[in-house]
Amino acid sequence: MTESTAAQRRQPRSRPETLAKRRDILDAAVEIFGSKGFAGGTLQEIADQVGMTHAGILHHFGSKDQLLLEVLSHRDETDVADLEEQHIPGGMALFRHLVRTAFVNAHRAGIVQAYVVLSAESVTDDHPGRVFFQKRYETLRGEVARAFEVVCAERGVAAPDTIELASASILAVMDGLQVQWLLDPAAVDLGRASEFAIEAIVDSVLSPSPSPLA
Amino acid sequence: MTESTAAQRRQPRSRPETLAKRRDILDAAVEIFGSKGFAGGTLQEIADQVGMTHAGILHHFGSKDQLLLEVLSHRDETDVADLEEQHIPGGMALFRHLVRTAFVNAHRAGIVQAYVVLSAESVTDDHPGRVFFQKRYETLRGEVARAFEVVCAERGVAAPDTIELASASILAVMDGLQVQWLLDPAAVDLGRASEFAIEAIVDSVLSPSPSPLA
DNA sequence: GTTAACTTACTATCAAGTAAGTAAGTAACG
DNA sequence: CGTTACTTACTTACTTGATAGTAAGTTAAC
Repeated sequence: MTESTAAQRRQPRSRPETLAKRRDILDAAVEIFGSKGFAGGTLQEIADQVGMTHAGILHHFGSKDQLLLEVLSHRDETDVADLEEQHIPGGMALFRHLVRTAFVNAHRAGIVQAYVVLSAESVTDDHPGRVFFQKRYETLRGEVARAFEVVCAERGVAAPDTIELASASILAVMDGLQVQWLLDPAAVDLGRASEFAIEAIVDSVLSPSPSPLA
Repeated sequence: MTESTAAQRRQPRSRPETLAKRRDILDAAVEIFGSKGFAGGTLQEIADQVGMTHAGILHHFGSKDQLLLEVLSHRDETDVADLEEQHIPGGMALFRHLVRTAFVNAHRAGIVQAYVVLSAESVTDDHPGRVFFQKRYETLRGEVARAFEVVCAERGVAAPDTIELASASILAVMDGLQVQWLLDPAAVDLGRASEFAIEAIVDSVLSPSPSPLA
């Protein structure tokens, strides 16, 4: 009946404000999930912050899980720390970029907290963010490893097999320092500590010393 | 009336089995909070695991928050990683101990996960475990810093001002590697990566090199 | 016989998700 | 150009289900 006509009917574009509204919701969700965790934060709280009901949010995102996933991928636009989509500095510039990021992050406690909380929470059973963080770390480790290879090639050093260990370690130390810094900002200098550790690890790859623990 | 007599009445000691039961509950709580988080885990699940109702658990611990706090302090008996109460190896032995711990932890995913999840969750607003983890990191950083000082003294090196940064970094890298390892055990060698990073950081304190990033 | 160690049963609360309705926008068509 | 046809962007109201905590009762140890 109307079927055939309906099929070829125009697709009435979503309103332009809708995109802005979605961004607002995502921003609010980062804040709430960051400050309360995913399990602890509620749609109601997010809705309150954007002046809506929680049903309105479900209208946009379908479910709380889906909202989280979109929050995580949305971050690229917000989080300076991310390398994946940006033009990636190669070689030694990447390590400098990571250090700079740590210094910048020291002024962005909200976003840092969101990532700390959500990444750790993602290791729990059936967490909707788990796959996201698995891929994220895999990608980031790959980027760092490639930077190491480039640097080794530049210096004519044979790329040692410590590169994988070092790549994971650099990301790890940045994350771990964030936890300590969030718990007690006065006790840990996020920027300087990250700088120190990254330098130590890079140095250890480029000019391995005999183990001091032996 | 009976008040005065009751006051001096024997305090009918808790049954010997009670202690064992409490331990069972704490063990189950570690597992549940570890696998679901504190906000995500429920008293019901914990109760199921020890063959009780959730009210029985509240009888022993009073509240969910209190249970968490007891879980966290109970850990000393279970978690090999902890240094606070054990006789602490000093100087270089401490770093060796940390490395050994990392290798051991690679076979204790359950407990590792509990600490990763709970420590990160503790940075959220009004989390009952926050103070615990603040103190814990403060103590651990102190232990590591003291080990650095001892080692520096042994070698006749002036203790550099990088010790604080290094102490936080060593704990950070261990924690951060745990997250990556839990997300993808095949991709990260928890023991070897921890060893590598700790050696790099210790080495960097003992014999500082000019910054490779400069 | 008192108290610890529970259970059962209940309460209060709060969560995500659904259903149905409404107002306003947008396109198609005559 | 304006009516019609339909969609988006919500709201209100509800359902369903779970959760921490409480109160009162029961059993058995000491």
